[in-house]
Amino acid sequence: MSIQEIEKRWQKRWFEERIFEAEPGDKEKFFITVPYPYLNGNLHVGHTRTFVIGDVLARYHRMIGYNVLFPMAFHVTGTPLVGLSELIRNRDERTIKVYNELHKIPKDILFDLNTPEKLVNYFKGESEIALSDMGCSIDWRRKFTTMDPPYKKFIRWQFGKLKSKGLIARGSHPVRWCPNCKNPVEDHDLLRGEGANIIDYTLIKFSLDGYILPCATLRPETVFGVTNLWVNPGVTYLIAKIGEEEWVIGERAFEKLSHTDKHPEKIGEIEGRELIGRYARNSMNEEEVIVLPATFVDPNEGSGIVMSVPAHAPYDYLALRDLKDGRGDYDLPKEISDLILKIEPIKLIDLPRYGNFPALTVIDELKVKDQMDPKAEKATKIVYKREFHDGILNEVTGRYEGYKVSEVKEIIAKEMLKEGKADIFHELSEPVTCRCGTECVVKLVEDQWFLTYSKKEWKDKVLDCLSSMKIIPAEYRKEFENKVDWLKDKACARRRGLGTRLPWDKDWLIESLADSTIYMAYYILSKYIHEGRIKEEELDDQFFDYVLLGIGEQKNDLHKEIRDEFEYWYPVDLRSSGKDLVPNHLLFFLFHHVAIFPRRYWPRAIAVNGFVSLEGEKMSKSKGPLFTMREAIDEYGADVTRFYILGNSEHIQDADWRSSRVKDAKRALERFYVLAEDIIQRSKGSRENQKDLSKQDRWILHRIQMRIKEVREAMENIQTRRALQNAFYLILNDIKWYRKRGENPKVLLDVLDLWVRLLTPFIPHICEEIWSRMNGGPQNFVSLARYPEVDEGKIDYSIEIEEDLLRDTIEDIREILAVTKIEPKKIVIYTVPEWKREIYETALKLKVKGALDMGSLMRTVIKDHANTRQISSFAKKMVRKVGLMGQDEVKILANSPVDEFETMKKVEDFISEEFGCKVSVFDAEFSKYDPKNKSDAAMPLRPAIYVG
RNA sequence: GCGGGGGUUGCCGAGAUUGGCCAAAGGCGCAGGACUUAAGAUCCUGUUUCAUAGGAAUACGGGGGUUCGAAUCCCCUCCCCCGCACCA
Repeated sequence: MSIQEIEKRWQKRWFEERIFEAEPGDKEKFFITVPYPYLNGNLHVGHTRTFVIGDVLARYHRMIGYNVLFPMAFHVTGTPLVGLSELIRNRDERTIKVYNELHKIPKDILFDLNTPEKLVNYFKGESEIALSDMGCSIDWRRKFTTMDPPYKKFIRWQFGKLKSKGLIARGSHPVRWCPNCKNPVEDHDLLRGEGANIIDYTLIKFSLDGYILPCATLRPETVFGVTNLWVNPGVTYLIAKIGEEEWVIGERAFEKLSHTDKHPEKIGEIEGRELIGRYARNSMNEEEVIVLPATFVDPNEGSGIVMSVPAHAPYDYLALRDLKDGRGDYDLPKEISDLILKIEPIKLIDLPRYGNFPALTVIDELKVKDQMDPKAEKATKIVYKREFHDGILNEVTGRYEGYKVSEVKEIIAKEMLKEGKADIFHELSEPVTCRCGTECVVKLVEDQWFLTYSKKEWKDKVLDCLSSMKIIPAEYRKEFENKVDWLKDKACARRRGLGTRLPWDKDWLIESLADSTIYMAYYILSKYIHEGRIKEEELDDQFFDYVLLGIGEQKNDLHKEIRDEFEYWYPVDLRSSGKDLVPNHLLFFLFHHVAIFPRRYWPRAIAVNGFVSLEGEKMSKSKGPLFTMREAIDEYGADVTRFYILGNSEHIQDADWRSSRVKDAKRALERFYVLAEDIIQRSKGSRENQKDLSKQDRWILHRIQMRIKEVREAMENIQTRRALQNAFYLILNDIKWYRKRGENPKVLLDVLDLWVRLLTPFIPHICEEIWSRMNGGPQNFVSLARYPEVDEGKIDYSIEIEEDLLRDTIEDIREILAVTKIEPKKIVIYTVPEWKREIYETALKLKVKGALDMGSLMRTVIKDHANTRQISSFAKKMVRKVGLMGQDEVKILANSPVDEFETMKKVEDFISEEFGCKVSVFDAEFSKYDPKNKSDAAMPLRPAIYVG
């Protein structure tokens, strides 16, 4: 029978026996969820990681005695599915190729997936099958999609709640926008400019003869040092009516502003050169500054007009110097030229070690020639950075004197904004081109609905929640806290896509991340809906209020039952997720929980895991490479896939799917299966009585206890790799050694019994198969068996130390043989003499008490010995040796006395076999044969060795 | 730029919170051996260098420091990965 057939068989039995369908009960509950997948493709091995981690945790908790709820649903809201169905309908070549070749959808089926609904249906089916085939112990009665009508009612209720709590507000916000497509653009919609940010410039208004000359700047604080304005004399500027004001701006700036709430109206034109020589008023200090020509002014950037701060801006300094030097063909009247010569930079920022005018200092350092020199750009960056971090405003800035630039910059901008002296101008940090080829702009979306995540009270509540939560791995706690701090208000409504309409404004659809924040609660309701016990019509706000919040009166017994079930399962005990969801979904998950639910229903823990790459390459749903869950199962089997992914990496590290390694994993599991079968067969034929435990028997039982301890500890920390290392490889190695030393088939069967249960959460199918063979048929499921617990009675460190003594001695002999290249004819082993043993043990006991030193050791030891010299020399060594040991080790050694001679005497034959020669063991004190006086070298746990 | 995570012996990857059980777990690869007609699988052994007695030297991105002792602590430095939003 193939692996896949075995797996199928057990999946079928699990399903038929409904063993993963969770109902409230007396047992303590454990509610674990992982994010539902977004259905715009087939599940791949990347998803597998998150799901399988979830499943392993679900199975583990089930086996340690919890009543576990592990549900699953599907996310479909938003624009991607709509877009995808359109592309398929239009037979878009690339899309067809991607979905046929990467997602492995047969073309005849694919061509038919031409509506979002059909896509949802298809992927929903495929995903459920894939997850079941992966052995996930999901309660499928609770599945749903986010476009199911009852779910939409739940979402509407949630948003009603948020609104009534004042957490939703209306406002406007800037987005990257394609004027041609008339849509916000996302990174994957772009030809270039993926990394572009929206930068908020301060637009400072200078007034000139009734016009406003706005200057865009990132350095509003330098407004106090303005000596003049720059315009490009060769450019035609527009005059735009904005509100009551008339602005002079570049053509491109006009267009940019037209996408904002400024709604500019063109009322005229003016040539740049007409502005030259005229005076504009700086409203911050009421100074009049002259307008001058400069060629570096780019009419496409900012407003097309630049304020000049030569002391702190290299371009300005250079342009001014160029003018003074008479460079540039501007034809300026003499009186203006004379004025220019009189313009002196105004220093407003003190910057140590950068002289009077930092701009000049850096210009000289970099040897920038003039305003057209490319190095001017670099100089600008240097000055900006240095002044931002270390600059302090001086008396020129009036009441801002003494503040650091970094701390006062925002404040100045805000104040100017408030006083109407400035505006905000959004600009992209780099050029952005849409896929359609159009240059993108920043659009201010108006009348948008926002979730007001920036509210301090809301954030505080989240931080409060976070502080009582378990975050795994612990390093991520800081990341979460930072992200809470960083989160701003978030637009929560969209025009396009699948989704739920805002209850109070039907023009808007609820954004698809916002509809996926507290859906874990819905799993409890969805069972009743799925079973047809409750109808969609019943799902009104009163219903949700009652079952989810306990508000109002119960309408009937069923509602009470649902409420009880909710109270039983909630809160979520663990949400396990990929690390990509930390700054969005997981954050919103917390925000919405604290907003909607009382404290006792706040989530208890979040675990974060890394991704899966493919042969070292990042996977991509849309570009490849991609390896689907289906393919993994068909090619390697579910257990192999699980085993590989869980064992490949820990926590937030990324796992790498390498087919050669996966094949190794497959071999390892086959080995396990064969070994288990062998153990079962042998135990049947064995007449050995299991009561007489040999040393080796006790050793393997002891070792298993150690492994159980490790595995349980690892699982508590969600360290699947560590758990598997112990539960699989290390136990395997122990068993190998045990068999080599002489096995008791009955004991081995007991070990197997523990071993199989230990591995069940990870590789459930193969374990069920072995389990059923051990128990003479499938009467019970190992999936429901008790997870092994540490049996303190079987822990015996002495045995372990004895076995290590043997192993270490063998190793030493090997080393000697390797160095001397002797073909051994005989090996003699001299175990430590009593008197050394005594000193050693005394040293251990003293160390436990924390009183180990030469004096105390000698005092304790010396009284009944004659040869003080020999004793003190050895005692000195022991003080050193034991002194360096850790407290844990010392305690174990002190409490686990070992009779070395007895121990070694018993393994004479074993060692003899190992080296193919005669082996004798003597007590060093009473050795009858010692040709090279080796016995003197015998030390505690390190016998002397003679090889001849 | 800001924030987070990393750089370990051929590769993957433990170890780092609590400095010494660390030449550094485990796996893979490679080499030798056993088994076998052979191959594969399996099992055993080895896998930095030097060493005719279980030892020593050199090693954990680079440099410096603390310490009797550092992969682990501190400082400086180089390099890599991820996120920075209205998108799932």
